[in-house]
Amino acid sequence: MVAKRAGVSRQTVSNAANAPHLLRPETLQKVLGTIDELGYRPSHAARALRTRSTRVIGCRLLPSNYGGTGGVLDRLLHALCDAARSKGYDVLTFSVGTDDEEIGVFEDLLRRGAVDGFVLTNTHHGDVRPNWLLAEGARFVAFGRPWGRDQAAHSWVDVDGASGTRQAVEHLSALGHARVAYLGLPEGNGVGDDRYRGWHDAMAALGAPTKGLVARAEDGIASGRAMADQLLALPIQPTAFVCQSDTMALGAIRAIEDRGLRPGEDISVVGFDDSPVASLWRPRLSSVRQPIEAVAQKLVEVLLAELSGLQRKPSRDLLEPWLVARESSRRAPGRADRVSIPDVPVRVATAKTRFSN
Amino acid sequence: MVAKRAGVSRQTVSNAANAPHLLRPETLQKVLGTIDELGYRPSHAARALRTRSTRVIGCRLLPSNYGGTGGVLDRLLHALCDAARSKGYDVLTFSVGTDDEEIGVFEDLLRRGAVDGFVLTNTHHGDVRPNWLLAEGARFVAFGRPWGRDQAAHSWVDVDGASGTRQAVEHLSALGHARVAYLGLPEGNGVGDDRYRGWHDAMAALGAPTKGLVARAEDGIASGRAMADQLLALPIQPTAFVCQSDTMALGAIRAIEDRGLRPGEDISVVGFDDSPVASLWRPRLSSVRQPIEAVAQKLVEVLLAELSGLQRKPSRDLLEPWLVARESSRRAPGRADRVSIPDVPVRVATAKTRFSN
DNA sequence: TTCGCCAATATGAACGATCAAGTCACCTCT
DNA sequence: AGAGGTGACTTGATCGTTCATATTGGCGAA
Repeated sequence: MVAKRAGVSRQTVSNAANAPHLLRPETLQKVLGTIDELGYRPSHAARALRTRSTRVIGCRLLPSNYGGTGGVLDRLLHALCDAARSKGYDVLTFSVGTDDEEIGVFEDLLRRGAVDGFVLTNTHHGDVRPNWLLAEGARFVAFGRPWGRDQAAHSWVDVDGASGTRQAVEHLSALGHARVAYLGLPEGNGVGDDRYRGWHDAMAALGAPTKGLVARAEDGIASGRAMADQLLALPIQPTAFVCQSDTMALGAIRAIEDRGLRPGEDISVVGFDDSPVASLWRPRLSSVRQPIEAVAQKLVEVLLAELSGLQRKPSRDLLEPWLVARESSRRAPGRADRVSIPDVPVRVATAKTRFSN
Repeated sequence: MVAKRAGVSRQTVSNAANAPHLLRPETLQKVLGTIDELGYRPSHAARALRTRSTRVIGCRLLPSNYGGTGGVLDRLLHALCDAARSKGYDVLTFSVGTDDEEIGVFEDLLRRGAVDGFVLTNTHHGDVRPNWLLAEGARFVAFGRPWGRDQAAHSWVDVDGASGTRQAVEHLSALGHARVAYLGLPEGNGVGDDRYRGWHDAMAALGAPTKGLVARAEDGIASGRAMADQLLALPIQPTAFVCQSDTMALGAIRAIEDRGLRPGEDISVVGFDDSPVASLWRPRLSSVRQPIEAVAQKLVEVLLAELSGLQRKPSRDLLEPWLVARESSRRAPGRADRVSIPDVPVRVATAKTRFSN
């Protein structure tokens, strides 16, 4: 340890970095001086060996366009790296095909002591990963609620999807739309059910009909197109679509065009996740945007709390998404005079709602 | 070290893992048996401390839609993680805004001994990072040639962009297109000039005119649209566009539509990078796809060779991209009878060309 | 028999940090 | 004056490996 050239002991140098209050101000100055004079940084390996903590967080890398999430997880990874580094942590990534393989990597990384904890993404019904991690006593936070299980079993951070679709309905309603249809995933998917619920409750709250205005099927442009086409074939067409993904929304736009109608002008469409295509498509797609940067910060914050051991109970955080309004959602044609609901301003700031703790 | 319960010494266990040939087959069996009976994995930290090698590779995370690369770097990161893990390495990511910040992170990670080497992405003219790394004696490989400097200064792996645009021209020519225009970045960008050269040389080789068929400006849909519009205003319109990015290609499609023409049918368009939108757009966009998985494998291979110290000279590898033909590029209208060039089959396999070493 | 050599395994030291306990001077209280 | 406490450091041990070097036993050749 070269920094001992400051004329003090190893431990004093160590303290200068980790517990400055133990040093006399003048010694502290002297030590800190020689530290950055020599460009010294404590060895990651040695510190990890001694303290049994690596200051590294593991995170699975999911395919970019995974499940129609449209780059949400990419943004998350970026934000996660930033948030982690600002707290002195690094992020180690790995790419696996299945949850079981992911558990294999968890085991490897934990046994070798290569990471302190994990950020879990893409939680879903029947997810085996939380069970495994809990059984191993590993530290982790999930991005996504523990769908279909005890919400208090472990810490998680999630975005309120129901609020997102609710905002979309309110936005459309304010634009004079009464028949707002919903395109989503089939029942049984946590995220899908959540978003569906938001649409349904918002419609009910407005006293608007919901019956016959729902189509649910797998994600994808083709799927969205087929679902929208089916609803557009109804005697009384919907005047707007709220979709659970941007891909479905793009499909809806196609279906609208197929019938010679103008998306945005004749029939409005709102997507979800604000993927890169949303602002590239014509008409530019209105979409619900998740506060990913805030999610990442929260994830790191919660994980560090878990790692510190001070955290007793698992924490739960639900963050608010917001609507980005573009040309695909506009005033309902011929309805300008029949608006009965006062305009609801579209929220543009990142509002947070905090649960528990 | 619990595995000593096999009744042998630490070192023997160590050898079982690192130098099995030193052990008598029966001892090896016994040791390996207890190793996985106890689920033992060598401590990352201790090994790193002793051997001064962490088996971790650092890699900067670039924004998903960085510079119109349309997800290429995301694919690279995935492939990199896979390739690294298959060799017993892990990937540590960080997200920074500028090259200088990146150097800051390099310094931090190297000084702390948190990584063995780096993969450099997005190399460009006047890039200061290679200089810094070389001066520090750090190990690294670049994805991208050292534009505008000595190509032998350090190891790199790149994709032959000129070959990509050449393939695009040959493809269009085979479809009967004679006036194939080019939309690209302004002169001075390495990648841009490379792709331009491919178009230019291929056109020249076919004896086709190039003059007045070029527009070069910044990347983006709007930019591509404006450039294409300008060329479409010529007395004799081009019948096809080869673009240096998918975003520019989408712009070209817009410009074609603006004039009431049908992209793909009246005028063909080929993009570059095969970004996710390419197959989502209507018409689906033909695009040149980079062999990113092969690039990642090569990067890891080369970096490990550098790390092993056996590598004497920097290595240079140029890989071949291939064209993915879709509906945006079709037979030139009214030219079916005037095809003078024999059909060139579109390559669909990942061919590699190897330079040096 | 004796020596040397090799193969197989064991032992001590080191990597660079932190923890826990120790030293030492100085100060306060009785 | 002595006991006790406290602030500001220092010292020895330790984390779990691998390196370098030792030890051991067996075997072949002189």
